Amino acid sequence: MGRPTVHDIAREAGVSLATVDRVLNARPGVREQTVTRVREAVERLGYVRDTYAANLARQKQYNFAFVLPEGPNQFVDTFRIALREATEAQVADRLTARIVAVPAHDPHAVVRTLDGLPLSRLDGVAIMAPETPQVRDAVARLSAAGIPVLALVSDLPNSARDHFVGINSFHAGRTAGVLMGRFVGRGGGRILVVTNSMQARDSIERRLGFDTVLAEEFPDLAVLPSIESHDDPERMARIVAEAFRSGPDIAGVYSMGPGNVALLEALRAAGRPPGLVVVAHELTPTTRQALLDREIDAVINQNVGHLVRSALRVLRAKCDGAEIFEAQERIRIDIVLRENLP
Amino acid sequence: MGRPTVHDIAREAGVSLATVDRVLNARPGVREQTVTRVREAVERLGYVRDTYAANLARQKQYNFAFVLPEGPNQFVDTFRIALREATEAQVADRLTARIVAVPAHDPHAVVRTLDGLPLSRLDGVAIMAPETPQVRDAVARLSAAGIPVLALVSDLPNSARDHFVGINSFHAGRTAGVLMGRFVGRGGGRILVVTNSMQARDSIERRLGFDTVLAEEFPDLAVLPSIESHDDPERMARIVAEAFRSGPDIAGVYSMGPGNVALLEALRAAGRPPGLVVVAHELTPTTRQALLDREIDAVINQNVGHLVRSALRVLRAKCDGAEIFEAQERIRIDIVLRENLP
DNA sequence: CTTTACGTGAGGTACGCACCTCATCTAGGC
DNA sequence: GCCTAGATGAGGTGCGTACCTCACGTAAAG
Repeated sequence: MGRPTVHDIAREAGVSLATVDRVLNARPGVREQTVTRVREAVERLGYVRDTYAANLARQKQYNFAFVLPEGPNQFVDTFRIALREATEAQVADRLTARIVAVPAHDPHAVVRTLDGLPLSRLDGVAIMAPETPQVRDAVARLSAAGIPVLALVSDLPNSARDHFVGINSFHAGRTAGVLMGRFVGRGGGRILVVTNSMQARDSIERRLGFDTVLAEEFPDLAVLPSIESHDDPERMARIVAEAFRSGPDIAGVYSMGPGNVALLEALRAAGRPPGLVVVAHELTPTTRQALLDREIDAVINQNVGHLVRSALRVLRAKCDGAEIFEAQERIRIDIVLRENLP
Repeated sequence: MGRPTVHDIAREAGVSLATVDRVLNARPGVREQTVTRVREAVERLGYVRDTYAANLARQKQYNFAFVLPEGPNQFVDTFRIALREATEAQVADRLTARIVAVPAHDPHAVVRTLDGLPLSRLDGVAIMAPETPQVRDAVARLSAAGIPVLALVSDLPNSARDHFVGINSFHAGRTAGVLMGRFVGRGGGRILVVTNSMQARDSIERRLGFDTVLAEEFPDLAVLPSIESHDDPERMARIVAEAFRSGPDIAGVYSMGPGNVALLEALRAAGRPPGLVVVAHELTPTTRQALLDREIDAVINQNVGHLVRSALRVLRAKCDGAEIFEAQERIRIDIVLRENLP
């Protein structure tokens, strides 16, 4: 005899199919005592709802929207590709995901986009954008409309988001710090920290984690103030060149944000000292090649495949009011070296 | 209008439902030309088989067996737990996985177990055991019976296994080597290598990768011959103590196999020199605690959750004759430090 | 010309569940 | 004891697919 079905539950509990259905789908009109009887029957027989049959009958379609930053960003690009792949693989599971590109640095544009989403044909939204008061309000409106909202990669801790999918930036910074410290080794020196912009919450938290570890465990390394490239390769080149001119004791470079193409160019131009340790974030075609060429020593990564699958699973669970297995949804902080490149 | 169904395909292609069904399920009795017409209609309408409906109608049950080593082994224990969790979560998807414990070091016992599997009620087997000629033959018999066979964690390269789920041991060894080299830093010294048994293919390959990297990039480190504990804590204690007595310049310990509890005990007993670098494999309760206590500096890990899910996905795909997305199934070599403990 | 094999159509059933309607039963308030 | 609301039963339909049977062609082989 195979798995128990609703019929078996009905027989076991001594009630009709309709009542079992009311209990299983939390519909009203059943006495507390009867509910208990059915629940016990479910327990006893080990009934598990057949998702195939349920989804078929329910005619459920999951329509999600992913709001992603537009513009040149290799990390976002790889994420977008992973998302497309994942959704193509899941058409069969009645899932669609629209990608909405938005100039993420323009809060008003983000808000316009969020407010312009077709609420009636939408079951969930994932947002990758910095948190601003305007964005916070727009998220609140979505949430009030009963649409699950997910913060992606960069958390929106003060917004009405239902969940955050991404890594803890502070710990990512700590991980970068410990690699930097141990790779540089004894001897000390100064550490250059570059990023796109220190406006981004991620950069601030990474920096904090990085500094904490170095202060605790590698006191003979001096971390320089963060320098911001603002997406400008020339600015990056100038800054890096200046830093190397200022003294011979630069032992490492920590790149907290995007813009590794520009950084690598700048390092080449400035004449990279031997033994310099470079730690960066996010595995992209550029950082991958740089690992192979030994221009970058370690990359702190969050696996885009995991991000995508976790985001889809969580959105789905939120739609179904189902539980979320936190353990499975925790995105790990990957350390990628030349030797364990995937 | 929603997704196209088989009915839409039939209308579009100008054939009956039965013919569409024959084409979609690769049943005989359809002219080449008609097949093409149907295929084109599928293309044109973008038809995708609804897995919910299909699985419901097919009444498919996936019954898998996992043959795992018995005996005290924290890695296998965590794997077992992960497998139970995963299968519990997938009862709804008509999947069951039996765990069969077997004394893995006894080839005859493994063979008896494999030959004793109930072929008629079995859709796939995953095996975690060393390859021997006897095992190879038993795998061949399973495969001949039309049952997909998976090698788990430790590959069976010369057997008729359909797939391998696990990490590349050579690269895992290289990764351990590069961490050891960089963490020890300038100054050199000797590296102690311990394992349970050098009979296991994994140990041999890890050692090979480890040695390669050290020879290439850290020539001032001398790697000692592998010492085998054979599951005996006292032997481990004796060996470690001897090694430390033999000279003061032991800079690191590389633990290639299980038995980290014994190793840590032995290190404590032998009086661990400050600055000693310890690299081990597999994240277990023991190694996790040791990372927190700074008794281990780095752990090379293969995520058991991934192993389990990948194994189930691959077995399923093999059953359905479906394609396997290699990219998703590649298990990564995780580097776990104190700072990025999951 | 008949036989045979094959291609195709028509139609049905089953899968397990969600969701709906309508009838019936029960208890409690008046 | 009657009325009403709420609890429950009985039964049906549809979801999209798999798989089955039977009948009816048509064309090639004999």
